[in-house]
Amino acid sequence: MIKDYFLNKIEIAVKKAAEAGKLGQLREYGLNTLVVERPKNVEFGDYAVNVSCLAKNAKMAPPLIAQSVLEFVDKEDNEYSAVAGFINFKAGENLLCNLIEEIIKKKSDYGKPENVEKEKIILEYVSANPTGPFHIGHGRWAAMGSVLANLLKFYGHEVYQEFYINDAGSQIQKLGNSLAVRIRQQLGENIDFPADETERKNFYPGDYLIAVAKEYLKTHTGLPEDSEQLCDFAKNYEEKVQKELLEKFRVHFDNFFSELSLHKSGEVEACVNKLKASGKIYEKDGAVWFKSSEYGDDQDRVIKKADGSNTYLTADIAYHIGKLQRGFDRMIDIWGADHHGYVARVKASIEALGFNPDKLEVLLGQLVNLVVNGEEVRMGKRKNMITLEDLINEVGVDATRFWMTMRNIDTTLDFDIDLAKKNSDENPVFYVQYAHARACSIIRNAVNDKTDSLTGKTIPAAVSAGEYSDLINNFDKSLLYGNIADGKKLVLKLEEYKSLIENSAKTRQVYTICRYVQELAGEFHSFYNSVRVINDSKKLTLARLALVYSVKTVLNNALAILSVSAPERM
RNA sequence: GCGUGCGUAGCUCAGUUGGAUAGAGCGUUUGGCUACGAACCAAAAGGUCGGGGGUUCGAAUCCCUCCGCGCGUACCA
Repeated sequence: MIKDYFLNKIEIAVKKAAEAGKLGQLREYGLNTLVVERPKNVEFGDYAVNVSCLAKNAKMAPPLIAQSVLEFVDKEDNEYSAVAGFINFKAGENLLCNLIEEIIKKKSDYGKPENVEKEKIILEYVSANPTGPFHIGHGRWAAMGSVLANLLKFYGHEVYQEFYINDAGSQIQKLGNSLAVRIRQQLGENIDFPADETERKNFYPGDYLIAVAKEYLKTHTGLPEDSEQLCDFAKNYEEKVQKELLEKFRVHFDNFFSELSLHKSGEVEACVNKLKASGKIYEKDGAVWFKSSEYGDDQDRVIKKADGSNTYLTADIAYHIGKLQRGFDRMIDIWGADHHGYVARVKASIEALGFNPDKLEVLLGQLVNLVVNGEEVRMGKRKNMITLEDLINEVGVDATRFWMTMRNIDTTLDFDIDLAKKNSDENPVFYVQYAHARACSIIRNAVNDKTDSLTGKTIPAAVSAGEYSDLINNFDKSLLYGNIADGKKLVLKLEEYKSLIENSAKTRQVYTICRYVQELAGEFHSFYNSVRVINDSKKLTLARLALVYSVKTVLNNALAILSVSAPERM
């Protein structure tokens, strides 16, 4: 990376200057004390290093340090300057040309870091109850999770995506009971869910079960003897609906893991026994408690209720231990912020059972507010809530994915439906896609003959198909020299992609990719408006086409990570 | 109450781990198409970084303390 190149040059210079006794009392330079930054004011340079942090040991004023260091820098064809306590750097042609060459040669692999410590990661997200359609919040986890998976894979990790189906427990009974009511309605009975608030909570009164009831009656004549049949039917139906929507939303899971299977296989019970054996268990009020407070949780937790059944936590412990036993180096879970209290207790259980709790990383996502006509619509309070499917149908997969991903996971997301629907400059998705389409269009125009609209004469293509193919397949960077100055800002933005991938993968922050793609599109539009790519000079045209092709490539790569389409025409 | 997240331009948000004059997009105002897509670009206006203390050469960023908002605080899942 250019940034590392620059830092390296400075570090060598600092060492030399110190050895030569030009840095006051400073004799040795410890690595990692200097940090490269992007100057806020572009006039200063492309990158800068602040040497103030050396001042203490050197007992010298920062501006003098900068001056001294500068004398020892091997500058090559780059430009350096010392201003106040800063050493500023402007990249020369060599670095820029190398970068374009790198993109064109690596293509879809551009930005993939080398020598990554590969981890085997299990990424768990969405993990909804199979009791109804996804709500909008699920959409955020689905989008962010799948982008994170794409990113971590591209970065070099092995990623296994899993959906934990909460198909055990009282909510399934509730689902079956609700379906029974809907079926009886279909059979003509005058019956409805209880009007009483607290009794109503034992049912799912949403309209969606009406369709399930109709489906059920296609193959059955009435209610079954065994109510469990209804539970299974409804559960399977909803699971199928959920899976279909995930496909449509470009979210792929390697596995759907059933909670029920943990109970049936005895793994949950085995887990309880292991905890008992560990001595971190006691009985109180007829229930079995786990001493999670000994591991940082704020209180102990029940793992077996007084009625003998297990809690949700118990299955979750078994599930996470199972993940570790399946051989994963790292578990990443995406949970809604409403589950944040769970982090401490699950980590506690992992530690109590002898595993390293740091192997579990929980990304807590703040919730989603829907904004309709400029007003927030609280989810869940309305009987006829807007589902994820409604939203996707309304604004499309691309826009939904982008909007769900574009904000920091720590902030509550306001999803403005009206804005996301607009095909205009208010919508960042279109801005980015337009940049890609524009790049494609320029390339098309460069290699295709045109007809003059006034005279009807054929205008020959600026570049032949052979020349273009040669450009992108046997790239010769010498053609860039002397022709790249106008696109410098754009090249630096393309270079930034490398650190973007690295930082985003390490911090798990995927929204940065959405931001980057907007910035790159912005630089490209600006470049486009300032110079003509196709012009009278063949060499200059080819050089600029190489730049356009690089932009198209990087946009494509980034949008692929977002699983947002990169259209050639719009 | 305790835990947790947030509070930055009219609105929606960045701010690369403490550094140069706090930045984008939208909105507003102004300018730019008989040339590669104007779904675009260029420029201007707009700020007590929630308030108050503290730490130091230097704070939106770290510490303390208030204020406001969301979420959680089950032997539900």
